[in-house]
Amino acid sequence: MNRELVRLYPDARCELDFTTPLELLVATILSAQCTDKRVNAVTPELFRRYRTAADYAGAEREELESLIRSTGFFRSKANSIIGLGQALCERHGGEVPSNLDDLVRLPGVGRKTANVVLGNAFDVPGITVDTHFGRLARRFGWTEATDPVKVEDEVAGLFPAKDWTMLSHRMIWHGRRICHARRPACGVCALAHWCPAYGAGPTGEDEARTLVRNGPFS
DNA sequence: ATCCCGAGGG
DNA sequence: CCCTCTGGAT
Repeated sequence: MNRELVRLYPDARCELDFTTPLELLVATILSAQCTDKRVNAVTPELFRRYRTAADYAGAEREELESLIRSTGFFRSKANSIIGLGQALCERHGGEVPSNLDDLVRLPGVGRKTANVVLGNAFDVPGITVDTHFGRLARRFGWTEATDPVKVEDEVAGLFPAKDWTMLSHRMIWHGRRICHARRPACGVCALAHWCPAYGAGPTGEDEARTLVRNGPFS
């Protein structure tokens, strides 16, 4: 199955623009409920003004908010980013830590964000279970769990660690483009012939029930 | 109107 | 577990 996804999306990758772990961390925080394209529209100016963790720690709130405003949730994101800068300076000498435990303790950094940074800035294999990954993993029959950590653990047992990061990208691409939450485009899905959720009865999951109710096409 | 690659807080 | 934070695309 991974083979099918590789064939489908050979060049899947992180679509956020960044050059350093700190930039990726900030971009990923900004990407919540926001397209990567919009994040990439604000980060050039943002990264020009704020280059180090100390820069974020000492940021003037109003200015930071205005720079990131169009990514949505700008007040809470600005809060997170300032707190992030402070925490990085206080606990990690201004550097971005490269392990999950330290990353997750940072303000505004949940497990999903932490895994994105590990996989894309540090080449540490990580399964990024966001809303897409979880939904597709359940439709594919890889897990029945809804808890992202359980999904992560169960899927980790199915694939070698070297594949985790790219698998995450491909799952997320497919989820965004084809295997939507509400009306999955099964009619144009190259995986439909293989997919347990295609044309199958209820699987006990909301999205699958919606699929069955609406029919696999359109 | 409704949805979207989350995280924190009550 | 549910709520909130927010803007932009469709």
